[in-house]
Amino acid sequence: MEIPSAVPCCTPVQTAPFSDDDAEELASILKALADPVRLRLVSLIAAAEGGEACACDLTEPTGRSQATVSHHLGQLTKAGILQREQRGKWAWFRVDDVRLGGVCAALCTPAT
Amino acid sequence: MEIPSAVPCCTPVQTAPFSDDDAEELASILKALADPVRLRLVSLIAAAEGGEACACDLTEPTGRSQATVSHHLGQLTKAGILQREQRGKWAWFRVDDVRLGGVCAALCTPAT
DNA sequence: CACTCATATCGACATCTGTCAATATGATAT
DNA sequence: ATATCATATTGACAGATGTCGATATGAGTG
Repeated sequence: MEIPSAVPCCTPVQTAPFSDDDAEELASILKALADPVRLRLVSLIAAAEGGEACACDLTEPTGRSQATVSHHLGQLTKAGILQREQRGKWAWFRVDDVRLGGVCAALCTPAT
Repeated sequence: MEIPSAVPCCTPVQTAPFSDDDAEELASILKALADPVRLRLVSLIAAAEGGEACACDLTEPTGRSQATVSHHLGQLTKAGILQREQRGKWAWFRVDDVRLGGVCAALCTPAT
């Protein structure tokens, strides 16, 4: 018996061809990641102290409008990459490492 | 001195916020992956015997036209995820594991 | 309650993307 | 060269996506 170091979000790519459902599911997560602004958001949050950041601190460094940043944060949250927590009137986000790890586990050949 | 198990294609997400260039670069690779048909193509090739597949065998299982499959294979090749080799009149593809591993290394927190 | 502030939603727009039929390219065989 | 076959490119089109200004929502505060 072994402890899995990362749980793939679906059957890994090298195991067998993706089912239509797996392909659709993985693609939707990757689509959420596949945007430069969203990648910057994820990295800003991941690199922030405590691993979390307030939406109010994410508008300026991305150079986009508040509406656009909110939209992107929503996309990432909906895809399960970010977790959102309301604190007073502020929205705090952190990266879901398990979810992100699942994507990698599904995509990459495990180092044997 | 240690042997890196996977070389990130850019500064990893947890290290520091992505630069604009890194974010753009990573996003372009992820964009190539973020489509269900392309994911199926990658997995079909990865799971094929010898780890390679002929374009002629990839049209039917995806249920798309020859033109569409060719377009997708082109996208993946341009992104560096697939390597293309011409053999006679057939085009053979294999997955570039290093490239794919680089994406994962850039995205995922290494299991410490 | 009325006001303020942070965030989300809406409406509109330009651009990008997946798709296919038709056609072009390029390699082999006759 | 001519025909055939595998693959790539072109042109067109519908639908998705990133963006912003304006507005709505919802939580705190006076």
